[in-house]
Amino acid sequence: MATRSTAEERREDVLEAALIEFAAGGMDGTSTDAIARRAGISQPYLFRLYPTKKALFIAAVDRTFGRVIDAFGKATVGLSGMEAKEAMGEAYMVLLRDQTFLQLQLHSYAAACGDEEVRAATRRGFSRLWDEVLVLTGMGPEMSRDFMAFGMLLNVASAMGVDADSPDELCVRLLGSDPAAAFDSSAVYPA
Amino acid sequence: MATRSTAEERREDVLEAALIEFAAGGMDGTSTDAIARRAGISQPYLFRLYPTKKALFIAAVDRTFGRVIDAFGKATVGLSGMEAKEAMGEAYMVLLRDQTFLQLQLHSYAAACGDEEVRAATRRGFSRLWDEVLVLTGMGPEMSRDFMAFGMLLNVASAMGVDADSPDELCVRLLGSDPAAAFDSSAVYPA
DNA sequence: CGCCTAAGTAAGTGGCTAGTCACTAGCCAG
DNA sequence: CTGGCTAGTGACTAGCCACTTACTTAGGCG
Repeated sequence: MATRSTAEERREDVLEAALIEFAAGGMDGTSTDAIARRAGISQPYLFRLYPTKKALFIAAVDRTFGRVIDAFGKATVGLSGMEAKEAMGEAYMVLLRDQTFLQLQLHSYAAACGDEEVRAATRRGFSRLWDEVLVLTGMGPEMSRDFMAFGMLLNVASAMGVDADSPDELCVRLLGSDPAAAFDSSAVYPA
Repeated sequence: MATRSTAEERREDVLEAALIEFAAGGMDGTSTDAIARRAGISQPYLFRLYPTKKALFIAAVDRTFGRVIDAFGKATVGLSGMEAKEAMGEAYMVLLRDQTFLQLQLHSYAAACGDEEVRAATRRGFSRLWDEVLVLTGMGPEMSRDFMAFGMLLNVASAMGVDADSPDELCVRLLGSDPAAAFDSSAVYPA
């Protein structure tokens, strides 16, 4: 109560908190109370900033895809073709470490199964990501499909607790004996 | 009430109903009431057949991975190598048509993010599937990784409502202009 | 028939949760 | 300093939901 923020700043705080909570619990498994507490505001105020829980979830989904696209863009400045692809692979591995974005992406796909609005948002985000991969690398459709497919595998790897820094049996199976080089040995880098 | 079943039969009914409901709504987004109604029993009786909702969800997850593995096994009898791989790709496309198994798989990954027991079950199912792919095709680890990765892409395709029978823009992007031949043109079938 | 086991349910319960309402308090313009 | 606007909250509600308890009924067996 000491200091006040603008509604816009609070909205941003809430969105950031929502990213974390939704990434762990999904749309139905996360309470607005948990998000509000993490954001440091009361739960009723959350509903002044976002009209419904679903609207907040969709905003978080949009943000997540945006962040991934951003990471790809930043990783590939001045690069193209195979170099860009390599840089994007590395960027994806960095995201794997964080967990938030890949896991929320997964919850976005899952929630899309049963809700039309979420499905629309998810399709939009996925398409943006797909197009960005095409543009940044200049790959043909088959190779960019392989890249995206491997990305989806990393999403589920993240969900299953695979940690490239302390690889267990499942990690090795998924990423090979040298996880850091996973993008080299996979379809993303056909020899 | 007219006729009675054995508890074992009812448990099977409930599991079958749970597959459908959980596939659409996920673990937290599905009520035990909806499952009981679909199974044709009262909601309290569900809790005599399964101790908790989570236990039922995990049983459904196990069943889902089992069904996919089964489909692969049946599709590849008498085949090996590339032929087996082709047959498995086709089997996956058949599963894509049904929606239940791929979407429940996705919910399994998503729920694994926030729950240890679900994560353990998911890792178990995923590992079984992975091993089966290795054994049935005799592929090396890189190629079977590509196969699984493409499978994960099909999971999210299913969630986003992609229908290979009436392909829209997103479907073409994901599966190519000839969806039925998607496994041919992808990493699963490198030229 | 009568009894005992197992299938099945009606009617709760306590707790949580999305969303509302009425209110308070900080801040800036004039 | 004051009036008004906007940030922010406490207290509430209506409904849902996982799970329980106490009960009923079907049917196989002696």
